[in-house]
Amino acid sequence: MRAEALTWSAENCTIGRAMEVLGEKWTVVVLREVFVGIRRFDDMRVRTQIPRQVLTNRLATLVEHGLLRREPYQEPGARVREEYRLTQKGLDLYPVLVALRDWGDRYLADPDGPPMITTHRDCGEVVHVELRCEAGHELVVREVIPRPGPGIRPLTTPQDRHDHELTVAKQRRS
Amino acid sequence: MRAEALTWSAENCTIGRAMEVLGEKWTVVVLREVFVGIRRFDDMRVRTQIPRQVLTNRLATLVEHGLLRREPYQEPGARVREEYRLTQKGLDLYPVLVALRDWGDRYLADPDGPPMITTHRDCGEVVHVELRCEAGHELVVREVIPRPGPGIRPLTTPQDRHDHELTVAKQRRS
DNA sequence: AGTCTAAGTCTGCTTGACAGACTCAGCAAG
DNA sequence: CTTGCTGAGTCTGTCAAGCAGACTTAGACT
Repeated sequence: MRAEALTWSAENCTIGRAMEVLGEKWTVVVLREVFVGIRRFDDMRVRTQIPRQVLTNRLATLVEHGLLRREPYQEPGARVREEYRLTQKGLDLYPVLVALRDWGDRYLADPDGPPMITTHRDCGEVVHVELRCEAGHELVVREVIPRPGPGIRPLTTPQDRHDHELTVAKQRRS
Repeated sequence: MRAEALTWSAENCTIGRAMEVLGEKWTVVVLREVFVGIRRFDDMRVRTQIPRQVLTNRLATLVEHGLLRREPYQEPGARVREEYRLTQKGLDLYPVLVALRDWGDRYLADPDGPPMITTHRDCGEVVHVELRCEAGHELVVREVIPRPGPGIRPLTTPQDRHDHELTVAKQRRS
């Protein structure tokens, strides 16, 4: 495994790319808020204590990346304002949030338990994420093996190219 | 939904807590590396281009939070060094990584596809995460309803308490 | 004309990311 | 037995990001 993994590049890994979108502080917390139905700036700000400036930035980049969209709304007797709603791309992140919550509930919850649970609308049972293969087998980490996908690339980083030059120069000298 | 969500506190939400552990830049990328079998400082550094200082910090806090542990190893003809391995707590994050990869593969992959896929050891089929309730029904976001859990708390933030004081003072004046 | 409110900007301070140079421990070749 | 090599760091200085607190703005209402 070690030798193999060292031969391909991590630069086009989709986890890395996903984290470029989601990896800034507070981004996932903002999404959680929208998923529980909080759509307005001040509601989020009061509940999460995120600094205004940061919340402004996060909402803007989430809109920019197409996870949220701004939608006008009007409370009676107030002017038109914008609220934030999930796009399909945003909605499709739900399994990530549930996976995070499953893990958090197991390792980080208070003794009295988690503040929220999610249930199936139709049967009322608690909802989790599961690892499953396309043949329908449920499985655990140990049963998963990583394989190169169609987009695999050889490992060449700037560092590599630099090292390579050094090696070549050294061989030329000797 | 809106009115309801505004009455309880997000302060003990386990997603928020999980993001305190995972939400710093590069943390999840480091975990991905360990999951694909990269266990050593310089291997990670070369593959990911994370600055040394930052990588040192991330590894240290991951060890501190109990997701990784340091394990001594010795290459023949070299001194003893430490490598980083997943603990159970770390391994249990796998569904989060797979959920991120599923989403990233759908929305962020290059045209030639993702560089890695995961397959089931026993049947060879591709592995994904699924939302499922404990009765075994597979489901989508729209079929999930959030409910208060045992650890639910009323919404009282510093801001609230401040606002409350103001309101009380105002009523007293009038 | 003055007040209220949601959703911001603006300012200044502190923390974190980052690049590039330096360190350190032990093995090994000369 | 000094010199060099290697993996895994530490040190230093710069620049971006997070943050708190005050200010701004557009429209509705009194």
